[in-house]
Amino acid sequence: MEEVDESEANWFDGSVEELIHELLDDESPLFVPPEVPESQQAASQKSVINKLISSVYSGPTIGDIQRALSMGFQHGRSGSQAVISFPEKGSGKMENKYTLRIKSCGNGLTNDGYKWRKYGQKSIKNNPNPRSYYRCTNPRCNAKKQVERSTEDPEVLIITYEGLHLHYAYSHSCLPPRQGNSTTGLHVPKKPKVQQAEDLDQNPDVRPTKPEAPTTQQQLVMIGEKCPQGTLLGPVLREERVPTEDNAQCPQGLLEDIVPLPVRKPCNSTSSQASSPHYSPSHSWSPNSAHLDVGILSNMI
DNA sequence: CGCGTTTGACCAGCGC
DNA sequence: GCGCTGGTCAAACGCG
Repeated sequence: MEEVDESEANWFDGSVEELIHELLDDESPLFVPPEVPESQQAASQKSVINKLISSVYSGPTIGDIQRALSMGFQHGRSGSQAVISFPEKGSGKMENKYTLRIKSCGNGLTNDGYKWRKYGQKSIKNNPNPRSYYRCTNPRCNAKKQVERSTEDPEVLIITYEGLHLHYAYSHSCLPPRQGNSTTGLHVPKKPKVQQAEDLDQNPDVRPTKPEAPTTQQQLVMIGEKCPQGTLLGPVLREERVPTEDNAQCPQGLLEDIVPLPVRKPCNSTSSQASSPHYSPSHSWSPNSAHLDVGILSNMI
Protein backbone atom coordinates (compact mmCIF):
# COMPACT_ATOMS: atom_id res chain seq x y z
CA MET A 1 0.00 0.00 0.00
CA GLU A 2 1.55 3.19 -1.10
CA GLU A 3 1.86 5.85 1.50
CA VAL A 4 -0.12 8.98 0.82
CA ASP A 5 1.13 12.09 2.46
CA GLU A 6 -1.91 13.97 3.60
CA SER A 7 0.01 17.19 3.67
CA GLU A 8 0.42 16.81 -0.06
CA ALA A 9 -3.11 15.77 -0.66
CA ASN A 10 -4.06 19.40 -1.20
CA TRP A 11 -7.53 19.06 0.05
CA PHE A 12 -9.89 21.83 -0.76
CA ASP A 13 -12.06 22.18 2.26
CA GLY A 14 -14.65 24.45 0.71
CA SER A 15 -17.63 23.79 -1.45
CA VAL A 16 -17.70 23.48 -5.18
CA GLU A 17 -19.06 26.98 -5.43
CA GLU A 18 -16.22 28.28 -3.32
CA LEU A 19 -13.78 26.44 -5.46
CA ILE A 20 -15.32 28.00 -8.54
CA HIS A 21 -15.07 31.43 -7.05
CA GLU A 22 -11.52 30.78 -6.07
CA LEU A 23 -10.74 29.80 -9.60
CA LEU A 24 -12.55 32.79 -11.02
CA ASP A 25 -10.79 35.13 -8.66
CA ASP A 26 -7.48 33.84 -9.77
CA GLU A 27 -5.54 36.45 -11.63
CA SER A 28 -4.01 33.96 -13.94
CA PRO A 29 -5.92 33.01 -17.06
CA LEU A 30 -7.53 29.66 -16.73
CA PHE A 31 -7.77 27.47 -19.78
CA VAL A 32 -8.39 30.55 -21.86
CA PRO A 33 -6.66 30.48 -25.20
CA PRO A 34 -4.45 33.48 -25.74
CA GLU A 35 -6.36 34.41 -28.85
CA VAL A 36 -9.49 35.15 -26.85
CA PRO A 37 -10.00 38.90 -26.49
CA GLU A 38 -9.42 40.23 -23.01
CA SER A 39 -13.02 41.43 -22.77
CA GLN A 40 -14.29 37.90 -23.26
CA GLN A 41 -11.85 36.11 -21.04
CA ALA A 42 -14.03 36.21 -17.93
CA ALA A 43 -16.96 34.67 -19.76
CA SER A 44 -14.65 32.21 -21.37
CA GLN A 45 -13.23 31.24 -18.00
CA LYS A 46 -16.70 30.61 -16.63
CA SER A 47 -17.53 28.52 -19.64
CA VAL A 48 -14.40 26.50 -19.19
CA ILE A 49 -15.12 26.01 -15.51
CA ASN A 50 -18.65 24.91 -16.24
CA LYS A 51 -17.35 22.38 -18.68
CA LEU A 52 -14.75 21.33 -16.19
CA ILE A 53 -17.33 20.78 -13.49
CA SER A 54 -19.67 18.95 -15.78
CA SER A 55 -16.86 16.71 -16.79
CA VAL A 56 -15.59 16.18 -13.27
CA TYR A 57 -19.01 15.67 -11.81
CA SER A 58 -21.19 13.41 -13.83
CA GLY A 59 -23.17 12.12 -10.93
CA PRO A 60 -26.79 12.29 -10.04
CA THR A 61 -28.90 15.36 -10.12
CA ILE A 62 -31.83 15.96 -7.85
CA GLY A 63 -34.00 14.59 -10.57
CA ASP A 64 -31.85 11.51 -10.69
CA ILE A 65 -32.24 11.06 -6.98
CA GLN A 66 -35.96 11.43 -7.20
CA ARG A 67 -36.08 8.94 -10.01
CA ALA A 68 -33.97 6.61 -7.94
CA LEU A 69 -36.38 7.02 -5.09
CA SER A 70 -39.33 6.18 -7.21
CA MET A 71 -37.45 3.19 -8.57
CA GLY A 72 -36.44 2.11 -5.12
CA PHE A 73 -39.94 2.13 -3.82
CA GLN A 74 -41.28 0.43 -6.82
CA HIS A 75 -38.87 -2.31 -6.06
CA GLY A 76 -39.04 -2.05 -2.34
CA ARG A 77 -41.24 -4.04 -0.10
CA SER A 78 -44.65 -2.79 0.61
CA GLY A 79 -45.13 -0.93 3.81
CA SER A 80 -42.17 1.35 3.48
CA GLN A 81 -42.36 4.90 2.35
CA ALA A 82 -39.96 7.74 2.05
CA VAL A 83 -40.11 11.29 0.89
CA ILE A 84 -37.06 13.29 0.07
CA SER A 85 -37.14 17.03 0.17
CA PHE A 86 -34.61 19.73 -0.56
CA PRO A 87 -34.42 23.27 0.65
CA GLU A 88 -35.90 25.72 -1.76
CA LYS A 89 -33.41 27.70 -3.73
CA GLY A 90 -35.23 30.92 -3.11
CA SER A 91 -35.39 30.49 0.61
CA GLY A 92 -32.24 31.98 1.97
CA LYS A 93 -29.01 30.13 1.77
CA MET A 94 -28.92 27.06 -0.35
CA GLU A 95 -27.43 24.45 1.88
CA ASN A 96 -26.45 20.97 0.94
CA LYS A 97 -29.15 19.53 3.09
CA TYR A 98 -31.93 17.21 2.32
CA THR A 99 -34.51 15.58 4.46
CA LEU A 100 -35.87 12.11 4.28
CA ARG A 101 -39.09 11.02 5.78
CA ILE A 102 -38.92 7.29 6.08
CA LYS A 103 -41.59 5.06 7.38
CA SER A 104 -40.02 2.47 9.57
CA CYS A 105 -39.41 -0.86 8.00
CA GLY A 106 -40.29 -4.10 9.59
CA ASN A 107 -36.77 -5.07 10.44
CA GLY A 108 -36.15 -1.70 12.00
CA LEU A 109 -32.88 -1.18 10.20
CA THR A 110 -31.80 1.87 8.30
CA ASN A 111 -28.20 1.24 7.52
CA ASP A 112 -27.35 3.84 4.93
CA GLY A 113 -23.93 2.39 4.43
CA TYR A 114 -22.01 4.97 6.39
CA LYS A 115 -20.57 4.89 9.82
CA TRP A 116 -22.07 7.54 12.04
CA ARG A 117 -21.06 8.70 15.43
CA LYS A 118 -23.67 10.19 17.67
CA TYR A 119 -22.51 13.45 19.18
CA GLY A 120 -25.63 14.82 20.69
CA GLN A 121 -29.26 14.46 21.44
CA LYS A 122 -31.69 17.23 22.02
CA SER A 123 -35.31 17.39 22.85
CA ILE A 124 -37.03 19.62 20.35
CA LYS A 125 -39.84 21.98 20.98
CA ASN A 126 -43.27 20.65 20.01
CA ASN A 127 -41.82 17.20 19.55
CA PRO A 128 -41.90 14.70 22.41
CA ASN A 129 -39.25 12.67 20.64
CA PRO A 130 -35.67 13.81 20.98
CA ARG A 131 -33.57 14.62 17.95
CA SER A 132 -30.31 12.78 17.63
CA TYR A 133 -27.26 14.27 15.98
CA TYR A 134 -24.86 12.09 14.07
CA ARG A 135 -21.60 12.86 12.36
CA CYS A 136 -19.70 10.74 9.91
CA THR A 137 -16.84 9.04 11.67
CA ASN A 138 -14.51 9.85 8.84
CA PRO A 139 -12.45 12.75 10.18
CA ARG A 140 -12.21 14.27 6.72
CA CYS A 141 -15.89 13.99 6.07
CA ASN A 142 -18.20 16.67 7.34
CA ALA A 143 -21.37 14.79 6.60
CA LYS A 144 -23.91 14.99 9.36
CA LYS A 145 -27.40 13.85 9.91
CA GLN A 146 -30.19 14.49 12.34
CA VAL A 147 -32.70 11.85 13.18
CA GLU A 148 -36.02 12.46 14.81
CA ARG A 149 -39.37 10.83 14.85
CA SER A 150 -42.34 12.52 13.36
CA THR A 151 -44.81 13.93 15.80
CA GLU A 152 -47.64 12.93 13.53
CA ASP A 153 -46.58 9.38 12.98
CA PRO A 154 -44.07 7.84 15.40
CA GLU A 155 -43.24 5.27 12.78
CA VAL A 156 -41.97 7.95 10.48
CA LEU A 157 -38.37 8.94 10.88
CA ILE A 158 -37.29 12.35 9.73
CA ILE A 159 -33.67 12.15 8.74
CA THR A 160 -31.94 15.32 7.72
CA TYR A 161 -28.64 14.85 5.94
CA GLU A 162 -26.21 17.71 5.75
CA GLY A 163 -23.12 17.61 3.64
CA LEU A 164 -21.92 14.84 1.46
CA HIS A 165 -19.50 12.05 2.10
CA LEU A 166 -16.03 12.42 0.70
CA HIS A 167 -15.53 8.74 0.68
CA TYR A 168 -17.25 5.54 -0.13
CA ALA A 169 -20.00 4.10 1.90
CA TYR A 170 -19.22 1.33 4.29
CA SER A 171 -22.20 -0.68 3.35
CA HIS A 172 -22.34 -4.13 4.78
CA SER A 173 -21.13 -6.08 1.87
CA CYS A 174 -18.68 -3.46 0.79
CA LEU A 175 -16.77 -2.55 3.89
CA PRO A 176 -13.16 -1.93 3.13
CA PRO A 177 -10.62 -3.67 5.27
CA ARG A 178 -9.18 -1.81 8.20
CA GLN A 179 -5.67 -2.59 7.16
CA GLY A 180 -4.24 -0.43 4.47
CA ASN A 181 -6.31 2.65 4.99
CA SER A 182 -4.47 4.19 7.87
CA THR A 183 -2.75 6.46 5.46
CA THR A 184 -5.91 7.80 3.97
CA GLY A 185 -7.34 9.38 7.05
CA LEU A 186 -10.39 7.28 6.58
CA HIS A 187 -11.66 5.61 9.62
CA VAL A 188 -12.80 2.10 9.10
CA PRO A 189 -13.99 0.22 12.12
CA LYS A 190 -12.16 -2.81 13.30
CA LYS A 191 -15.55 -4.25 13.95
CA PRO A 192 -18.17 -2.74 11.75
CA LYS A 193 -20.46 -1.17 14.27
CA VAL A 194 -22.16 0.80 11.58
CA GLN A 195 -25.43 -0.73 12.46
CA GLN A 196 -25.51 0.54 15.98
CA ALA A 197 -26.42 4.10 15.35
CA GLU A 198 -28.66 3.08 12.53
CA ASP A 199 -30.57 0.77 14.76
CA LEU A 200 -31.10 3.58 17.16
CA ASP A 201 -32.26 5.73 14.33
CA GLN A 202 -35.06 3.42 13.63
CA ASN A 203 -35.61 2.20 17.09
CA PRO A 204 -33.93 4.30 19.74
CA ASP A 205 -35.31 2.09 22.42
CA VAL A 206 -33.72 -1.03 21.06
CA ARG A 207 -30.09 -1.77 21.61
CA PRO A 208 -28.10 -2.48 18.51
CA THR A 209 -27.50 -5.88 17.12
CA LYS A 210 -24.28 -7.31 15.87
CA PRO A 211 -23.34 -6.13 12.43
CA GLU A 212 -22.00 -8.19 9.62
CA ALA A 213 -18.36 -8.57 8.90
CA PRO A 214 -16.69 -6.88 5.97
CA THR A 215 -16.26 -9.08 2.97
CA THR A 216 -14.55 -7.12 0.26
CA GLN A 217 -11.10 -6.01 -0.57
CA GLN A 218 -11.79 -2.47 -1.61
CA GLN A 219 -8.99 -0.06 -1.15
CA LEU A 220 -9.54 3.61 -0.68
CA VAL A 221 -6.85 5.89 -1.88
CA MET A 222 -7.11 9.57 -1.28
CA ILE A 223 -5.25 11.81 -3.60
CA GLY A 224 -5.08 15.42 -4.50
CA GLU A 225 -5.72 15.84 -8.15
CA LYS A 226 -4.57 18.78 -10.13
CA CYS A 227 -5.45 20.05 -13.51
CA PRO A 228 -2.67 20.42 -16.01
CA GLN A 229 -2.10 24.01 -15.00
CA GLY A 230 -1.54 22.92 -11.48
CA THR A 231 -4.81 24.37 -10.24
CA LEU A 232 -6.26 22.23 -7.55
CA LEU A 233 -9.49 20.70 -8.59
CA GLY A 234 -10.49 19.65 -5.16
CA PRO A 235 -10.46 16.68 -2.88
CA VAL A 236 -10.69 13.43 -4.68
CA LEU A 237 -11.29 10.06 -3.32
CA ARG A 238 -10.22 7.44 -5.70
CA GLU A 239 -11.34 3.96 -5.09
CA GLU A 240 -9.36 1.18 -6.53
CA ARG A 241 -11.33 -1.96 -6.58
CA VAL A 242 -9.56 -5.20 -6.33
CA PRO A 243 -11.42 -7.33 -8.79
CA THR A 244 -12.90 -9.84 -6.47
CA GLU A 245 -16.18 -11.58 -6.86
CA ASP A 246 -17.53 -9.70 -3.91
CA ASN A 247 -17.01 -6.20 -5.07
CA ALA A 248 -17.77 -7.15 -8.60
CA GLN A 249 -21.25 -7.70 -7.28
CA CYS A 250 -21.16 -4.67 -5.15
CA PRO A 251 -21.69 -1.69 -7.35
CA GLN A 252 -21.34 1.55 -5.54
CA GLY A 253 -21.16 4.92 -6.99
CA LEU A 254 -22.20 8.48 -6.66
CA LEU A 255 -25.68 7.55 -5.69
CA GLU A 256 -24.20 5.87 -2.68
CA ASP A 257 -22.84 9.18 -1.59
CA ILE A 258 -26.08 11.00 -1.84
CA VAL A 259 -29.00 8.70 -1.42
CA PRO A 260 -28.86 6.64 1.74
CA LEU A 261 -29.11 2.95 1.49
CA PRO A 262 -32.55 2.63 3.04
CA VAL A 263 -33.86 4.97 0.40
CA ARG A 264 -32.18 3.20 -2.41
CA LYS A 265 -33.16 -0.13 -1.00
CA PRO A 266 -35.84 0.38 1.58
CA CYS A 267 -36.34 -2.49 3.96
CA ASN A 268 -33.56 -4.32 2.30
CA SER A 269 -30.53 -2.57 3.58
CA THR A 270 -29.21 -5.48 5.54
CA SER A 271 -29.05 -7.87 2.70
CA SER A 272 -26.46 -7.94 0.03
CA GLN A 273 -27.27 -5.63 -2.80
CA ALA A 274 -26.07 -8.11 -5.29
CA SER A 275 -28.25 -10.77 -3.86
CA SER A 276 -31.36 -8.75 -4.33
CA PRO A 277 -33.30 -9.78 -7.37
CA HIS A 278 -34.55 -6.20 -7.60
CA TYR A 279 -31.20 -4.61 -7.73
CA SER A 280 -30.40 -3.13 -11.04
CA PRO A 281 -27.09 -1.39 -11.59
CA SER A 282 -28.71 0.79 -14.19
CA HIS A 283 -30.64 2.49 -11.46
CA SER A 284 -27.62 3.72 -9.68
CA TRP A 285 -24.50 5.53 -10.69
CA SER A 286 -22.25 2.60 -10.29
CA PRO A 287 -18.77 3.14 -11.50
CA ASN A 288 -18.04 0.75 -14.27
CA SER A 289 -14.51 1.92 -14.44
CA ALA A 290 -11.93 0.95 -11.93
CA HIS A 291 -11.71 4.47 -10.56
CA LEU A 292 -14.29 6.83 -9.36
CA ASP A 293 -13.85 10.38 -8.27
CA VAL A 294 -16.32 11.37 -5.65
CA GLY A 295 -14.72 14.07 -3.60
CA ILE A 296 -15.88 17.01 -5.63
CA LEU A 297 -19.48 16.40 -4.84
CA SER A 298 -19.61 18.61 -1.82
CA ASN A 299 -22.47 21.07 -1.94
CA MET A 300 -23.92 19.63 -5.07
CA ILE A 301 -27.38 19.62 -3.59
C1' DC B 1 -8.07 -0.29 26.42
C1' DG B 2 -10.37 1.64 22.55
C1' DC B 3 -14.49 3.13 20.74
C1' DG B 4 -19.14 4.72 20.89
C1' DT B 5 -23.05 6.60 23.54
C1' DT B 6 -25.09 9.51 26.96
C1' DT B 7 -26.06 13.83 28.79
C1' DG B 8 -25.47 18.24 30.91
C1' DA B 9 -23.26 22.50 29.72
C1' DC B 10 -22.13 25.86 26.57
C1' DC B 11 -22.63 28.79 22.53
C1' DA B 12 -24.75 31.12 18.61
C1' DG B 13 -28.68 32.66 16.03
C1' DC B 14 -33.07 34.63 16.04
C1' DG B 15 -37.30 36.96 17.43
C1' DC B 16 -39.40 40.12 20.51
C1' DG C 1 -30.68 43.32 25.70
C1' DC C 2 -32.98 39.23 26.93
C1' DG C 3 -34.86 34.83 26.53
C1' DC C 4 -35.75 30.88 23.75
C1' DT C 5 -34.26 27.34 20.81
C1' DG C 6 -31.27 24.47 18.17
C1' DG C 7 -26.68 22.72 17.55
C1' DT C 8 -22.27 21.30 19.41
C1' DC C 9 -18.84 20.11 22.89
C1' DA C 10 -16.74 17.19 26.09
C1' DA C 11 -16.46 14.51 30.30
C1' DA C 12 -18.30 10.40 32.13
C1' DC C 13 -19.73 6.03 31.37
C1' DG C 14 -20.64 1.43 29.20
C1' DC C 15 -19.50 -2.29 26.26
C1' DG C 16 -16.78 -5.63 23.82
